[in-house]
Amino acid sequence: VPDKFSDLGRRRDARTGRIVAAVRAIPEGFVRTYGDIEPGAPRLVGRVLAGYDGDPIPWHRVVRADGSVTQGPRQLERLRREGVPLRGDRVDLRRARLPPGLR
DNA sequence: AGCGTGACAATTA
DNA sequence: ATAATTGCCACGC
Repeated sequence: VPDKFSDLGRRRDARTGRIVAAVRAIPEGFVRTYGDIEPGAPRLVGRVLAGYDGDPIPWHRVVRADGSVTQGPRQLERLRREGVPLRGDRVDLRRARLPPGLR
């Protein structure tokens, strides 16, 4: 009988923890994509960030796989301020994207 | 259980 | 380069 420590529950928490940690680890001036952070469940990353209320993390360094951003001008401005290379309204992933495998 | 929705993505045309 | 399609995980009604 599954209780609150069921495999499913633990797995979800572990994933959430990984995601937050991964985002926090993105250095200034660089970005990672939703898919790079959690392959197979990119939407979960957005979900976690949307509902995250803990210590501040650099959420603006997470962008879509094509370099476009999800949070509009606010996010673009934050990225610009820390020197992330942009091409129009998108991040130049060839220069700013961290190696995908990195954990 | 079924369906819609969302800070996504790879494939195909 | 844009658009439609399909797949994905988790929620909420």
